[in-house]
Amino acid sequence: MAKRTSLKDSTCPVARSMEVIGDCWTMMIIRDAMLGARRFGEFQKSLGLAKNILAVRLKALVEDGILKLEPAADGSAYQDYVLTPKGQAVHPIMVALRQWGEDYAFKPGEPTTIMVDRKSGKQIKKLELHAADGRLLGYGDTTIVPSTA
Amino acid sequence: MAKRTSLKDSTCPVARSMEVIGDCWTMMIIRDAMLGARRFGEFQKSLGLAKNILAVRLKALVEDGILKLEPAADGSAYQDYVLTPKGQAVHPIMVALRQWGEDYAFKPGEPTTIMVDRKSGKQIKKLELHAADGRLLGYGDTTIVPSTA
DNA sequence: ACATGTGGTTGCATTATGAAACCATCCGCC
DNA sequence: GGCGGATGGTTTCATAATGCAACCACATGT
Repeated sequence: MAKRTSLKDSTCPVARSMEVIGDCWTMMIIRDAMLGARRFGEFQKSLGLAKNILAVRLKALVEDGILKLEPAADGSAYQDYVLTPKGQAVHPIMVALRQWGEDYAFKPGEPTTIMVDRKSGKQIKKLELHAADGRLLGYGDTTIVPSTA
Repeated sequence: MAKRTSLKDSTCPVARSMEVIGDCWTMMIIRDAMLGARRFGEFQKSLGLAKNILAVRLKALVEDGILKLEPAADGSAYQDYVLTPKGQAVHPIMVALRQWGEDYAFKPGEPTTIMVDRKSGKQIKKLELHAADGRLLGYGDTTIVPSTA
């Protein structure tokens, strides 16, 4: 009985999210998909991970509705992995992870990459948390309650 | 040679973040810490995970500077695990994960929890991505470039 | 037709996870 | 200060996940 414990039935949305996308390779696959990767081989070359692991992850992502298979854009008989709306919705999480990493996981001057607005080419603003009425919220200004809906 | 591959030296901030906090239990620990948990036993009871796993995760979190140990607030000889600024900075990631989970991992009507503004008690606004000049950005409006700094 | 590229699956060694048992302090109480 | 339970772990051992390499089926290029 050393089965990995599942948080799929937790009532906490954070737990459920982590259950689905809280895996290093899974997130890296989504990241690459957002940057345009579509084919099995592209993911494998970019990530350098074992093919069996990639196969398992891709299958899970398709089952979870984050990626979907569609006929290859280049007209070949192969298939493309493309992000569904649910997969595209991971974007803010990716941004949050990226900004935290930029701030806390790199020494000053260390080479890295940044996210820019495609139109202006300028670095995007940091994510901010706002109340329903627009007030800026910081750490400690929020709390969790059971949903009453 | 089946050592779990490390992404610590990746130049991608997302990869580095995932390396540190991209673990289900790790994130759950941070979540509980944000909700006020401080003691080993509190985490264990709340999460229901094996004590050895918890011990390993807590040690890693302290080494990574996300939690720090300090004398217990209740005056006992035990120690409290409290979030450092680096740990508090995970808050936006937590919010992003939560909002994605709320939207995509729950059936309508299923019991869950929501994050509210402590002052008004109302649910917080969804995270939005903005350009440097304030324009609202959607998925596809951003791209990644090497940092030139 | 044949070699090569693509997209996997299978087998096996190594590593991480997890339940339960065990152990060292610490605390409250008498 | 001595005793029982709470606290905060460590150890042991079984099971599950990861990763490398080898293999395989089908598509494509020439």
